[in-house]
Amino acid sequence: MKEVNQNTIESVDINGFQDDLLRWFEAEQRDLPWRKDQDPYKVWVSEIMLQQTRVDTVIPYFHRFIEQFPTVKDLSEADEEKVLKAWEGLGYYSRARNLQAAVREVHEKYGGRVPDTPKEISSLKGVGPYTAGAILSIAYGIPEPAVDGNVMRVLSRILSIWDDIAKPSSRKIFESSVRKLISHENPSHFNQALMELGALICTPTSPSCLLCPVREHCTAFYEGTQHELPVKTKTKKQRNVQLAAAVLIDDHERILIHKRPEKGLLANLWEFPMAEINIAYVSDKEQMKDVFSTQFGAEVEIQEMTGQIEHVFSHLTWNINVYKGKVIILEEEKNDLKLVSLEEIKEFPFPVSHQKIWKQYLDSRG
DNA sequence: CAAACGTGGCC
DNA sequence: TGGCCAAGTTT
Repeated sequence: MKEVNQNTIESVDINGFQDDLLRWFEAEQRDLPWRKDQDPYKVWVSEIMLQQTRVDTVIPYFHRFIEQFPTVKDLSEADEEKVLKAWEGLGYYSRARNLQAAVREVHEKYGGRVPDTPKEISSLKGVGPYTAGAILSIAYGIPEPAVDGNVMRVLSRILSIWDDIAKPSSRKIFESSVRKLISHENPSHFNQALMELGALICTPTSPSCLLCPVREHCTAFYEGTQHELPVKTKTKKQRNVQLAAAVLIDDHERILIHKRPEKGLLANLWEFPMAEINIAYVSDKEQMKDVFSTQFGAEVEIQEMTGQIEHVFSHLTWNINVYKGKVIILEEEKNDLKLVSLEEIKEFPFPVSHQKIWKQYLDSRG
């Protein structure tokens, strides 16, 4: 029998909990590239990259990004295209554009110094409540909560909090808990320790309670409910979209590419000309010729379908019929429509779905 | 608030 | 294989 919304924070030995957690973190923390110093800019970049993204995925991107854009000034002055290229494959590309917009604001409005107040830092694009707390605590040692999925999972177990962590309203319950528990001597290590514990010990499906440094403070371990927490409602299933894309080459071996709109899915990334199609019309080369001609103002010839690609996003699935063909006449190149050489194409940021298309095209040429 | 917003790894 | 998950934010 589960208690509902049983918050047992009053019974926690706060000092003992902090000591055990911090001692564990300081002995066991992973050696991660963004932990080499406390440069607020680097902490910021790492926190944005880590949003909804695994540590192992982020590490190589972080190294390359900091090498290419070492300071606020460097990122401020960079072309957006270069920033998106550095982000290529990481996903959630608005993170990159928001980061650069925010860094430009810091450069111009704060002389390049990342602000250290909740109000100022929270006003920056892409900096929500988690990231604000993470930067303030890790870079500046300010005792603000940094509540992410790890922290909600860990604290839901420690404190037996049965609120649904999928609901936005639940976050403030956990923030309130962190405000009571956080170490004022070392807010940086406290917040990082909670996340590190969630990543290494207090994992979603099979928590290693017998290795846990704070199990004696954990009400879920005491009651044996660690596998029932946290409560998280399931997501609904995504929809399917049928598309046709074409790799179109002119008589100078140049490839036609299109820049996606500045808002929405994969904003400002480049792609091979692509159109949504009615499932009933698939595989008709003449239909595809009309689709590409009207949509992109070019006279094209569709030669053959080279294959099909399925690409799964978090909220939808693309089913793409991939064609190859020729550009006969292009009305004009525009900012969002270019003919590029085999060498030039490497400089443009493409989403993974269209990297797959390119690979398939190269394979089809042998 | 619910939905949009990417990708890759895991079981 | 398909659903779930990973250091969330914006609209």
